Amino acid sequence: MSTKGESTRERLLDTAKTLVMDKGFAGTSIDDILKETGLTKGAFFHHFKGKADLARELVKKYALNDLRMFQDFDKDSREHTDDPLEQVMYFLKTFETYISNSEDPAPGCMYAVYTYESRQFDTDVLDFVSDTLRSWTSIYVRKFQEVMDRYEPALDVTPRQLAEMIVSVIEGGLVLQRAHGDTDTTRRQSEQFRNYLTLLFPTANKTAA
Amino acid sequence: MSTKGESTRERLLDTAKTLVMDKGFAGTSIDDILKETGLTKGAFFHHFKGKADLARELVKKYALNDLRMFQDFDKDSREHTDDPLEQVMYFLKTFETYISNSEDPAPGCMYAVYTYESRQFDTDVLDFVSDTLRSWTSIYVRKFQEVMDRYEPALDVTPRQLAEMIVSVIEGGLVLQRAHGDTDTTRRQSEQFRNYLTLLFPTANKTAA
DNA sequence: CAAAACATACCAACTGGTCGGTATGTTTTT
DNA sequence: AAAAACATACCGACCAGTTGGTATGTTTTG
Repeated sequence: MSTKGESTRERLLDTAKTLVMDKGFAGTSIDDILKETGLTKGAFFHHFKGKADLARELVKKYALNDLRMFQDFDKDSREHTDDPLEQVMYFLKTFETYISNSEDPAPGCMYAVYTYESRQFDTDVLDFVSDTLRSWTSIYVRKFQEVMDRYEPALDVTPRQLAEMIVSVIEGGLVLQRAHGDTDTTRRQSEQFRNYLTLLFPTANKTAA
Repeated sequence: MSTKGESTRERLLDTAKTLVMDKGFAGTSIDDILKETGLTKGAFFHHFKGKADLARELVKKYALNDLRMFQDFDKDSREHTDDPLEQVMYFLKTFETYISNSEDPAPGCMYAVYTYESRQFDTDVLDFVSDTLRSWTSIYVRKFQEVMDRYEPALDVTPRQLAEMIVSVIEGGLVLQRAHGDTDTTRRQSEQFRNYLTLLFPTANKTAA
């Protein structure tokens, strides 16, 4: 609500995000964040109960951002076409443009950071991460259900398997992209997944838009 | 060479590995490792120059293990069939059995830990991680080149793209598996990738073994 | 002025790392 | 073969700096 206070809170969270992405959560000290923002302990502990609270708020904000981005892409894809498969394709292409034009050379995923440092976080935070990833998957599941209601897959696959694979492929792409310091490994992975879909639903090519 | 000293060193590395996998590298203190092993500072600094040295030796050992496992699977697959595509399939199936029967419920990948804590490590260590991942990819590239020398892919893909996708899919599977605490997400991802290959090389079904 | 937003000073616990010491070999010399 | 010289493997006290966190201010804002 407040103008000044809210913006410093955001600054703290944003700085924390970039630092945590590069040094890990345990590897990022509160002092690191304060040095970077030019603020002091007073400011930090005014906005957060402690480091555990920061972890919670950090991943919450990240998830909210994530969801907003997803909904934007999803809305665009729905406006673009009525065909569910084409919507998925359009969605993925939009994502590919976004991720390869990312300001950050090694974007990475906050959820991955948390899961690979799992003993650093309270169970409720870890549950939140798991639930968020699961909800992402669920959205895709519904989408692929629509696709399979219309088109017969060339192989015996479930909507859940495909949904899980989107998330997994992107997650893996981000790891490799960071490891090699390049900018479009994730995009290429998404591209390959689209290839898989193309082969999986050959009948879709017959229908006209 | 020596029996006693070497085994303590291994114990330190093994304990470090499990701790780092759960708490991250920065989140794992030397004291943590010593508490777990029952050893003391003297033992640790006798075997390692410092924490940075531990990081180096840890990932080196991990990579060696990794390579050994890969070579075993690869040898098995070559003995099983002469067809390169069938070899890849056999290799993946072997990997799937291995990873889903893993003693560790949330195995994870050490390289991912390092890349998501990149600022904690010297550049030579990070380069080692990148190189190791790249060499894995290269092996698959050669394999897929063999496959494509024999079979025409249904879609325009390069061996490199497929090679990269194997690594990426597994890497992503491990992240999700850890996040949800289940035991066979990675296996399912590998399975999906095999589906992709099946669709990609339809002519392979014609040839008899 | 009162609450919110920040700064400063400080603390106890922990951090990676050093160092003198010791017990147990192994090698060399006599 | 016995003593001397050296190497390996490990212990545990200690250090300076950093950690997350607190207590008590001072400034800013509505």
